[in-house]
Amino acid sequence: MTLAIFDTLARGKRPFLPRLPGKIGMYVCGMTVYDRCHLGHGRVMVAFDVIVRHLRTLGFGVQYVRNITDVDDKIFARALEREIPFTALTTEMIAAMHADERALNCRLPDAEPRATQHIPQMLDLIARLIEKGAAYQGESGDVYFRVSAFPEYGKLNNRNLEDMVAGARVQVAEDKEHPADFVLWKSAKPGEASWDSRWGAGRPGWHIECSAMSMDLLGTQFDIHGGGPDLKFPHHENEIAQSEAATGCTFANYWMHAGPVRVNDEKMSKSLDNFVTLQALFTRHDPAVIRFFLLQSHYRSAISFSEDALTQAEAAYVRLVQSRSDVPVDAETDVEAIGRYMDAMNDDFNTPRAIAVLFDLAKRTDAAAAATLEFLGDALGLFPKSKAAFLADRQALKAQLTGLSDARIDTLVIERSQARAERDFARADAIRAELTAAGISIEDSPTGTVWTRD
RNA sequence: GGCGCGUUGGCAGAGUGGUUAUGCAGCGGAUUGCAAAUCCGUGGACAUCGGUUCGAUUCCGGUACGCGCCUCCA
Repeated sequence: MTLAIFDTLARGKRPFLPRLPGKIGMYVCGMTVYDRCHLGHGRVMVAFDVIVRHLRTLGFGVQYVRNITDVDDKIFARALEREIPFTALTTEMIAAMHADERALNCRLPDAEPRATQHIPQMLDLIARLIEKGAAYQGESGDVYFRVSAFPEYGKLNNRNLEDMVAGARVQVAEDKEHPADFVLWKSAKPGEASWDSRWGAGRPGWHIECSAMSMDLLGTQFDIHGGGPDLKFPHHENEIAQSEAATGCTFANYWMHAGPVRVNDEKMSKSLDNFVTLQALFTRHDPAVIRFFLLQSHYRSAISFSEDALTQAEAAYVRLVQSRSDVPVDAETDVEAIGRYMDAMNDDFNTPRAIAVLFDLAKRTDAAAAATLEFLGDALGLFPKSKAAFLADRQALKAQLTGLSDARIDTLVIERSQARAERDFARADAIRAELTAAGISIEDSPTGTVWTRD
């Protein structure tokens, strides 16, 4: 079976054909770095990480580019609020983002172009658009893209300009020719960072950076363009418009969008202020659990976030890890299982089906299954640590969340062992109940009693 | 108002025109002083109403409910 990818523009799955044999150029819209990443950002990171991993497993050479938006109103506002230079803020947030990403076991992109470092490319692109009559400077000094110059405007979102105007939620700037025209270059405001240009000092609009940087790094046409669900409109629609208006050729061949993370049936988002940062999540759950939780759903479907859902995912993940071998396995992998895994992943990166294969392997006890489980778990990036390391880390994490100290638990466990030796089972069970109430499980084995935090 | 999406067993979540997804939880058994873990076994589902079909959860249409985008947001 060959790879099929759901293309937002085609509104369906299409067989994947790279522009050049064996090579893939892929661009994903990244973060605006003014705050910590939340679970929604994590989902996009993990989704595209798995996608890139699988493309590489298939043998493609992938050039994975993800931008960093480091000029933006929200960045300026936050920097002002914290009374630090905006570059200090962005430096801090980029470091935090990378830390979150490494924790989630995502490989960093091959390139992370920053808006502030590609101003000349953006200005070039704007100049080309003006030459072609697809952009103009308004009275305010802002330069706008002329939506009417691109007849296909709306094709990604299946919309037309008339409907959008009827929607009447488009903010109207006085000097726009059409309400849907969008800013390419904003004239400078006093006190804010700006760059010189032939249209006056200013800074780039949001959309232009992605067109300029993707074309700069991947060429005027490339294979895959991805991003979060809320980028479909207007961001990606505008990218298509300005890119294709400038070059006259198709911009990206496949458009991929991750689904939203929901909280109480609403999208997790900054504006609704219902987000959970990855950082906060990591204090309660191993990042591998978060990754597993995310991958349990298909990348395009909505995920409902709740502590309960996470707890359930954790139980499943722990069981999967528990079934791993303690020692490296040296055995042939199972061709049939790998075949099923590949079929699942080739069908638009169906990770839930792929994970089902892992559980089928976890059930088996033969060496081939063990070897295959390791192989496929790694392919999905689900096993960043050894079994022992994961279980130990998990205990350490839980230790911070329970009230009883290790020493106190040890004392109780020893007391219970003595009671058992004296066949005082009532006393033994009372201690067990006390520990259970505190979230501690104890297991009696031939070699002694061990306790773990649930 | 415009453009889309979803509705699967207690929960999470795939998939299929007629045959077990998978996981968590539950139940029964083995095991255990009792447990835990493990192993074995097991019940349970396709929102609703019509249509197409020999047969539909799976295709088509209507209805209900939920969600997303149309404004910054991954």
